[in-house]
Amino acid sequence: MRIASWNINSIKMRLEHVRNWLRQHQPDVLLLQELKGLEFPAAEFRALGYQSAVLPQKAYNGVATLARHDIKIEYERLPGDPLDEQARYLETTINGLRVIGIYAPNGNPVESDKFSYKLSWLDRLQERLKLLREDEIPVVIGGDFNIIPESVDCYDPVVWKEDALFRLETRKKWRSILNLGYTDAFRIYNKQAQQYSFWDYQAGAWPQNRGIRIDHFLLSPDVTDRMVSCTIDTIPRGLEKASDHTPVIVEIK
DNA sequence: ATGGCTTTATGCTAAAGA
Repeated sequence: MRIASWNINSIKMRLEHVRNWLRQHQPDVLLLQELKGLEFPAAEFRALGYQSAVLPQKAYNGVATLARHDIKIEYERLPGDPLDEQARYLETTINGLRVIGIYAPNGNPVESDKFSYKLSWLDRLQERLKLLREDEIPVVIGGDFNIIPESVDCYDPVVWKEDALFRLETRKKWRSILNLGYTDAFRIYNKQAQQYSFWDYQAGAWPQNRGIRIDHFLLSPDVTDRMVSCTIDTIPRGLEKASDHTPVIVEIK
């Protein structure tokens, strides 16, 4: 089973990119983040053999799950705050696997309430993932975590030191989630530096490979044992009118 | 990056992203 995740920074602007990528890679599941609008081209994906579960929001955020198999929706919001209406969390069951797509808050600037929202959102995520571990549910959670886990995951740790994506508080939340028993799929085999999933549009970040690794897959222990590979496809970042993120793909047997 | 792109919107400038 091949599961991919891609922050596409507007589905409206990137529909052709996504369609071409689906045709080329034929994943069983594709998690999308930053739809950035209420409209979603479900019919176009249906024509390629994919069903859709969509959690849209006007202008910002928005996540969707595409799958060749039936999708059972479990949660359309991250539990723990009934007042949180941002479209960032979609928990489904697909082919016997709990598949969760997320778009975690950015959190900048750190002096603002956006950073406290990010930290409390990650607290709620940890609570949810803890429950799923206690129930021994096989979990694949993927998406834009907006977390740079380690220094090796960014081009210049000094530049990122005080950023919401790399602040110690943020990385502590990441560690706490891993300590529940989840594994960073990409780092099981690949320990290389300069392995990124995002490059800023500005200042020639892409041609200079000044990127950060913030799009991740976490696997519960049983699913970790079933993992075959986890790779980042950097090709789409070099296309015309590219998203600033590129797809991550995990293969599970 | 003290913001050099890109996108969305009770739109023609502001807000958000990371």
